[in-house]
Amino acid sequence: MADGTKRLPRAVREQQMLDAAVDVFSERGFHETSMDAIAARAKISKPMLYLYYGSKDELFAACIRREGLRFVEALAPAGDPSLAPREQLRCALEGFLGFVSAHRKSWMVLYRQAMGQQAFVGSVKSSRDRLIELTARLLESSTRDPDTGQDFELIAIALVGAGEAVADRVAGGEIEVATAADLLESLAWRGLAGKKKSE
Amino acid sequence: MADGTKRLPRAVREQQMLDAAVDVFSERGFHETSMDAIAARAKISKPMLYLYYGSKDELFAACIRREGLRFVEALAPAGDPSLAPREQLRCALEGFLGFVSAHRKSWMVLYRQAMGQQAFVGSVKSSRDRLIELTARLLESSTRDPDTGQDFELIAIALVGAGEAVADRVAGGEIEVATAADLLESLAWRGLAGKKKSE
DNA sequence: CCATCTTCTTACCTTCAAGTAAGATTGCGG
DNA sequence: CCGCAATCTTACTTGAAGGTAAGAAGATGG
Repeated sequence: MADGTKRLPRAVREQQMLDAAVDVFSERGFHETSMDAIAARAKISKPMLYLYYGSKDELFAACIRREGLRFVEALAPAGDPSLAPREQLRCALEGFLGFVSAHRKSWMVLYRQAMGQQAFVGSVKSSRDRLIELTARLLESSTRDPDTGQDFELIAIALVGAGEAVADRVAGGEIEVATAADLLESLAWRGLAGKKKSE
Repeated sequence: MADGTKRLPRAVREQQMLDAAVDVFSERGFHETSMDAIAARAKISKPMLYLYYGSKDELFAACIRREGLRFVEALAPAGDPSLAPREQLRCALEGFLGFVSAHRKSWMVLYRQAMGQQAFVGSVKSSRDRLIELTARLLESSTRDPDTGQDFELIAIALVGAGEAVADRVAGGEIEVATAADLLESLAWRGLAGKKKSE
């Protein structure tokens, strides 16, 4: 090791490796990132990466797992069933955007990089589908009038898409979390106000 | 040439090559696509690709240029200045979604694949920024009350994000063009109805 | 102090795809 | 018919990056 750093127990090194991997993946993308580059960033030698993670794909998958876990942890508060739907949404929005703001790299790797990888795009999409489903239910449960055949699924798709776009700007530091949350919140409630069909 | 096809003038071959390239890029992504694969698809040999386009990056760029041109052509009708803002939006939405529906591959390559490529993400983003700017102006010009300090830029970001998400579903054949256009249209006008600040 | 387990490295192999050198084939103007 | 320019191919070089073999060196327990 060129560095002065001493030998470290496996668990610790593994986290360092993931830190480095997330770093480089988020900066340069999956394909443009070589294992050598990650090893260099983590200040270790390449065979260590293979010893602990087996392959580049598995290393990337491990990144996704760790960051994904942190992500859902940030959303946990919104699951509180004692909250009204409207508060749940607000809570989820703040958790989501807060996380993205605090962990730009995680967001980049989890969503933007993973979406570009044939092998991972499926799992990202299915996570997103779950999110859309949840959103649709939330919208449905908070509109009481037995109204004009709303297609909540469709609205949820648009809303989640809007959320992702706004999240990118939040991650880029162009928009504040609170501002973004306000916008998405009002857009969600606004989108519910009865849509005319095939006008 | 394994095929019975004869020698063809350069201009024609170039289009065949682009067709093949867009095909394969849209199916497998930029990095997973080899020049050999494109050559095979176009039923020519690899050196022809290099002779006419120089490099893989330039070939991809040529795809982006051609498809991008077709894309803006599809949007041209919306530019008619005799149309009211509301009609302009409707027209743009139908042009956009209609194009995506009719040219799934173009959409995939232009947006989703290009976004994953370090070298092209910049130009995609700047195109999108222009679109956002146009949308913001459109929204601004169609709300007459000198109202509560709307941030049209912000709303436009969310709306365009929603549009992209919906476009993906349209490209996937999950949603009809008309349905999608209705949704986005109503969402746009709905989003304008005065937003409270920082509640 | 010796055995041994874990951590860690240098130096290598292998594959795959980008890119190229050199020349064959075809058809057209004169 | 002949030269020549455009079209097109086979066969190659090269480099980068994923992955591995073999073993050095430091800790720990007996």
